[in-house]
Amino acid sequence: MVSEHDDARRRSCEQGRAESGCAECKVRLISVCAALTGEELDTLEALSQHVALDARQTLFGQGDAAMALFNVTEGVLRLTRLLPDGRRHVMGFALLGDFLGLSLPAHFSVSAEALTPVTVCRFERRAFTALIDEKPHLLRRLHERAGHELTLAQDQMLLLGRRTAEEKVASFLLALRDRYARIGRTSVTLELPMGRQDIADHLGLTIETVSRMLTRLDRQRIILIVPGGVRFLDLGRLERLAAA
Amino acid sequence: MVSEHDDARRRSCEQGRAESGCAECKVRLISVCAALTGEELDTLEALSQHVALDARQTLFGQGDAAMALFNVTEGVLRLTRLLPDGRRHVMGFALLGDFLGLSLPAHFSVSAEALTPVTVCRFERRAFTALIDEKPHLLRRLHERAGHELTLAQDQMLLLGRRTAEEKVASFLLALRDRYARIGRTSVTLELPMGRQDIADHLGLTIETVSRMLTRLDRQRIILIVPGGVRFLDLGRLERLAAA
DNA sequence: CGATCGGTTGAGAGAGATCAACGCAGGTGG
DNA sequence: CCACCTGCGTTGATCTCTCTCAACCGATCG
Repeated sequence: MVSEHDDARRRSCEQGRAESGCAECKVRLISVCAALTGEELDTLEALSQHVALDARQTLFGQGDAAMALFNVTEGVLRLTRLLPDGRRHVMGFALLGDFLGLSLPAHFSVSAEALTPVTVCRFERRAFTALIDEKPHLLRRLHERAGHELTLAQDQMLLLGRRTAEEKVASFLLALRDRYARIGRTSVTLELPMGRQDIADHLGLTIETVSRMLTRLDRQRIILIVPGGVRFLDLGRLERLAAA
Repeated sequence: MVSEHDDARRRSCEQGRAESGCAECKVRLISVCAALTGEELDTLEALSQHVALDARQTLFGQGDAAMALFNVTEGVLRLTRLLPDGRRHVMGFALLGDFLGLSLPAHFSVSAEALTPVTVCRFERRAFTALIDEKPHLLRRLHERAGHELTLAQDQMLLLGRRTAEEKVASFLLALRDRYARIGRTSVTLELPMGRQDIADHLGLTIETVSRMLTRLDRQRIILIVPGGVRFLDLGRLERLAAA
């Protein structure tokens, strides 16, 4: 299982020093790196590598030793967790600017698989933690982010525990829209790079229920299902359904 | 609503400098303070206050400005979140040694209510963050803790999304047992200071279902329901049911 | 062209919710 | 001291939302 992941990683990773530096990085201002000054960025840059993955490739697997940390600079990843008996839960999706390994864990608690072609900025763990020890600034930023993740996790718990299927799907669409907006991608059309099964496993539903709820929203002219995503027709009504 | 909380707080808090210092504090080694050396502890002690609450009193409310952070030194608190429409979710329970405000938030994302008589060690936010700026050590420790919280939150999401009522209740009992063990309170009898409704709101179930699952476990001689808690009769079978 | 994959739709079943009644302990006031 | 009330938990009957099982559709691909 893990060796399979290793394979995928080896095949996938066309590694190399970031050809265009951190200063011009498009996630510079929205990611943890924003905590750093010009010269600190140089230090960070020196220990970073760009890694590219094709869709369906695994960046790391649940339980793997966290030898490196990653900053997503392009594409979408799926973060999954497995139960011993095979049941799967999708903990979330990593977009542009998201940092994987925020809590500096010894081992990853989730698997990260590319849903689209992905590029990440890779930091060797040892070097990165060494940098952190020098720059409390950076740790502070990491901590802030972790706090935000914790809040999101709480939102998700509330959603999983106390909401109906319709509310779940509506909330999911709106939350994803929000996240895209936060990284400067506002649009009436929401791309859904993940499959229905992924959405289902994220919301604690079955694929059929997700499909039914989406078509119900479509029939009510609240959204329009389009190839690869949905278009928002009536955000007001959608928000009311989400009961956020 | 909030002013009500304020009232409760004012009535409840018999505040005062910790009469026995941090060095003798019983949560010293299991809490975030363990990151600090002797003299650093003195600094921390200087800015700490002991606060006592009766059962049913509110320490802080969801949305309140986080003017202070707390370390639980005795008792159990319930951490709840409300939906606009009144539905409630219990995010968790804070036991001895737990730190409230780990992520140094501007506002609390949950309400904290005492389920038993509680004492907490209170830190003024400004003073505490100032200390953090001086001692990266402490921030590191806080961050580790936050990472652990994040992992627990993920476990809980998996539980809420993908487990049956029976698995949820079994997992809950075992998880609480684990937490008590971690703070040095191992016993075949598990105290449940929270009500059935609290358990239900924590697991995304109704009070009736929780009650039914507990009596089912009781009838199967896996646990024994006793006043104020349960006694474990067959941990092996309980673990199998939890399907951890 | 058949095969495969992802998604949709329908019929039926089941886990858990809802509605309702009841029991019991603790508190309160006559 | 007893009657009453209230809060909490349990139990039963019924309902319903979502799951399960199954068929089907369209796109893509060898």
